[in-house]
Amino acid sequence: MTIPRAAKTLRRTRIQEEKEEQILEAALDVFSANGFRGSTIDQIAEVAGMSKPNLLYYFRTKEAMHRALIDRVLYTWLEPLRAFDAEGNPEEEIRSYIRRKLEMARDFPRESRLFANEVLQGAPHIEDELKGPLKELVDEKAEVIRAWAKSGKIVKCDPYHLIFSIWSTTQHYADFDVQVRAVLGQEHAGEGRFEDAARFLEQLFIGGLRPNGLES
Amino acid sequence: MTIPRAAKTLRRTRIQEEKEEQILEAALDVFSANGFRGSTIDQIAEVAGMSKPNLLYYFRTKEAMHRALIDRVLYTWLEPLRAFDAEGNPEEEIRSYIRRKLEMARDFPRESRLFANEVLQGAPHIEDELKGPLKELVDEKAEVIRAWAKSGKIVKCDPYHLIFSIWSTTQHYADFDVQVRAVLGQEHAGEGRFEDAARFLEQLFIGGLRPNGLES
DNA sequence: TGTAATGTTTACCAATCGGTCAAATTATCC
DNA sequence: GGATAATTTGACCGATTGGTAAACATTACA
Repeated sequence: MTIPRAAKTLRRTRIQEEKEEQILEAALDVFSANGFRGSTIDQIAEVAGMSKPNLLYYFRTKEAMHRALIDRVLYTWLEPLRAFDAEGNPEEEIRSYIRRKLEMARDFPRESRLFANEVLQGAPHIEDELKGPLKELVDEKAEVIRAWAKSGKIVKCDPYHLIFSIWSTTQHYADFDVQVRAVLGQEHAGEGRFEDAARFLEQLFIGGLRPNGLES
Repeated sequence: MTIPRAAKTLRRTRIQEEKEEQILEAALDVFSANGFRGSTIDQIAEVAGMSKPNLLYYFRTKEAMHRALIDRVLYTWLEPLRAFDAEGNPEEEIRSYIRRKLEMARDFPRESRLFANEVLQGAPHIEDELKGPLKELVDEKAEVIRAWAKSGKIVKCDPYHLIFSIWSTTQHYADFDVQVRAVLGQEHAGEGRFEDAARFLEQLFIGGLRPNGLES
């Protein structure tokens, strides 16, 4: 008797691994560029170089593909925040967090846009991840920042909004890439904008959070 | 002979004004929540409370509706940046620009998401606006900021990335609203997050841009 | 090498998509 | 009030959507 879906088998064959990899790679391309509703299985099939029913042999529905993609990407995406170290030097931790997030915006813009599309449209498929794992991780790191502020290592500030501001400024270069390029024009055509951004953001955050500023 | 499309008549009737208003209001709802490709004329028709052919009587295509909506909203959306005054006090100008942008994120989140969706998906419908009017406006204001930095009124920094960082941090509260809510949790359920954000961002930018900092 | 499980494809389905058409209804103005 | 223009709608169209059924091809393994 034929088992109808590969996903149901316990042991995964070599072909399964390869094809699922291929499909998710194509799905990342399409979903990140068009959002969930704006993407079609046919598009993904074409990018993946296989027939539509063949995709649906590995993932029963469009939703299942999207879900698998989110699951695969989310952990990696939160890695920089997870690396945030309570024991480290605050200034250096923030600086390297910004740098890491900017590198991810440069090297993995599709992943950034995948989440941006999802959140922008109300996060219908990742609500649980936001309220669960994400919130817990942010709560934990916010506590670290709060302790730094309390002990005077950085200026007193709302740790949540600090994290939001680092997220937004760095991911901006992935999510709003076409706008950034359009405004900067072709004179800044190269990848130098990421280095410029890194310089500016480090200056902004390090300067803005320095405890011994001129005003509280 | 019946003129096939209302848009072609020169004088606009009262009904035309009202209905086009109704339609664009509904279109803003739907496009901002689902993006262009993810939105359907039927959805917009339902929100607008009229039949689909009736929508298409006022706007010949889905694209035409989207275009009209963008045209109507774009000017207003850029108003805060336009108000940026070269003659004013730098610190106060930046502070009030942040405040205005945050107010817009709070009061007009749909407009923010409309553009975010569009830019995120490669700006297929507003490329010209980005490279034209937007770039020119930003170029002009960047020159103002550069002058401030040169005369020592604020720290030396890349004016374009400064503008990007204000855009991203403020619009974040509209575009990524569900994420912000999820992370802050229900204990911060009210609208207080906008005031908290304003406090944090003013502190960050004013502190980060102050010229007489401890290091260059 | 045979055979059972796995993988792939062609043909197809009902639902929905953007959009049209002609007929019906309503508003405007003399 | 009647003619004429403006507005509204139900029925419909071809294309595309997500997804299925079943025949066919390939692989793994005894």
